[in-house]
Amino acid sequence: MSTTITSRTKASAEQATERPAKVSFKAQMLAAREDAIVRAVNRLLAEKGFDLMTVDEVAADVGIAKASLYKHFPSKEDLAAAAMVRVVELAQAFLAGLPADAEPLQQLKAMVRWMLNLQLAGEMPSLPHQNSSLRTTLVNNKAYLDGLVRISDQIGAWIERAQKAGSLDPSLPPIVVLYTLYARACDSVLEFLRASGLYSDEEIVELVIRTCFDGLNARQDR
Amino acid sequence: MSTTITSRTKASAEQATERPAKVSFKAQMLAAREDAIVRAVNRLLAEKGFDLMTVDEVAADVGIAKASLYKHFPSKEDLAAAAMVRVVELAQAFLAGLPADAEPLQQLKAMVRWMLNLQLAGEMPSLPHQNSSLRTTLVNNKAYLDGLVRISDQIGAWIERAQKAGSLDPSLPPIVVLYTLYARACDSVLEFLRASGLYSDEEIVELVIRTCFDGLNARQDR
DNA sequence: GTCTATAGACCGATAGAC
DNA sequence: GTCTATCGGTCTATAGAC
Repeated sequence: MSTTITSRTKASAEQATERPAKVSFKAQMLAAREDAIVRAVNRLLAEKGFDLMTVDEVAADVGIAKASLYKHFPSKEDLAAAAMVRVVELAQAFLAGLPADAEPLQQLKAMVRWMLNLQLAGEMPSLPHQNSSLRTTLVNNKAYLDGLVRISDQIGAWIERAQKAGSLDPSLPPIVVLYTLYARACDSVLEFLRASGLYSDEEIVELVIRTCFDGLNARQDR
Repeated sequence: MSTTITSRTKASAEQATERPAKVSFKAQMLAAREDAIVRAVNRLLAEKGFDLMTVDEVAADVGIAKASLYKHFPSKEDLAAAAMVRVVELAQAFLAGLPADAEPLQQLKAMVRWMLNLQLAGEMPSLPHQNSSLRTTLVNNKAYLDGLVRISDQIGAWIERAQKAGSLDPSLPPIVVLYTLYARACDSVLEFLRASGLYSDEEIVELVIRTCFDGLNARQDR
């Protein structure tokens, strides 16, 4: 009891300078731990997928108690959703950092290259497409949906500009192009090629970009 | 004892006509049930994936007791492996049925079309790439590996012929082409496009084939 | 009587939740 | 640290075909 009062008094005495710094510090600590959790979840999701990732693992990886995890996130699904929100935010930041005056086709290739590198770095979370509880959690996550819409709008604009500029096939529906690009985020050809041991990561990325945009057919216009 | 002798005598008497028919019938029943099991596993693997598929579900789907399942297959992993063997055999049968004198590029497109249709029909099993016990079970399955090698040899021969004929980009390593085609078997763009509700299954297949072989870029040679 | 398949209880381990 | 649910896998007793 007495120690509580003492410390509170001390805090009051330093209120003018340290109190705001203290709550900020406290919030920083909270945010830092939350960030550490989300990073661990992100890595584990990329490494073993949602089903094989256990909450105990996450807690052990972060170095906190499992109970502390549930103070931040109410369920395993919300953990995964937080990781997805982070990825979407990273993607937004990457897109915003691209030179605005570049060719739209180059913007698109840069975006795909970023996704492929993320996957090769083991930081692309892989979620099962069929888990319904996870789906509802994601659909109800406004931050995730909003970010996804913003990204899609940006990429969609580039696609239409590239088609008008004649660098992307204009007869392909933009939504097909968009989904084809998105699908590169979980393209299994990356792990196939890496498992073959024949190519470096950089070569793999360039090969996939090439097959994605140029296709497999021989081209007379090259 | 006496009844045993009696029945054996009776069986011996009918050996010429009924004994072979009897064991054949019994074997047929066994094979038919095994086939029903593998089909159910195949469908469930495609529908929910390995992790979310439960053995009880399989038994219920087939309409037999779980214990009877374990009379046929010693583990859940072996169930999945049996489904993969079936798919590989189906693929071999499909490849063997293709006209041998067709253009190699058309053979390849037919193969991809077959994989895409299998996926859209909900009959392409999806296994987690990370489950180690499943991997070892598959690697130790001779029927699976042999079938996969035979398929790869066949497709690889077509790829090289198509490259020599100038219908496939000869500067792409054949293994890259092979893996790019294989990866279409679990291309998430199919479910994306289907979820959009904008296209029929036939249109989706043709769109994916087109983006796969022609790429996204505009082409001057069309 | 013997063999086989079935139904369903049951066990141990594990994971999510609190 | 505990509770509960689930799942892979096993076991036993019963029924029926031959």
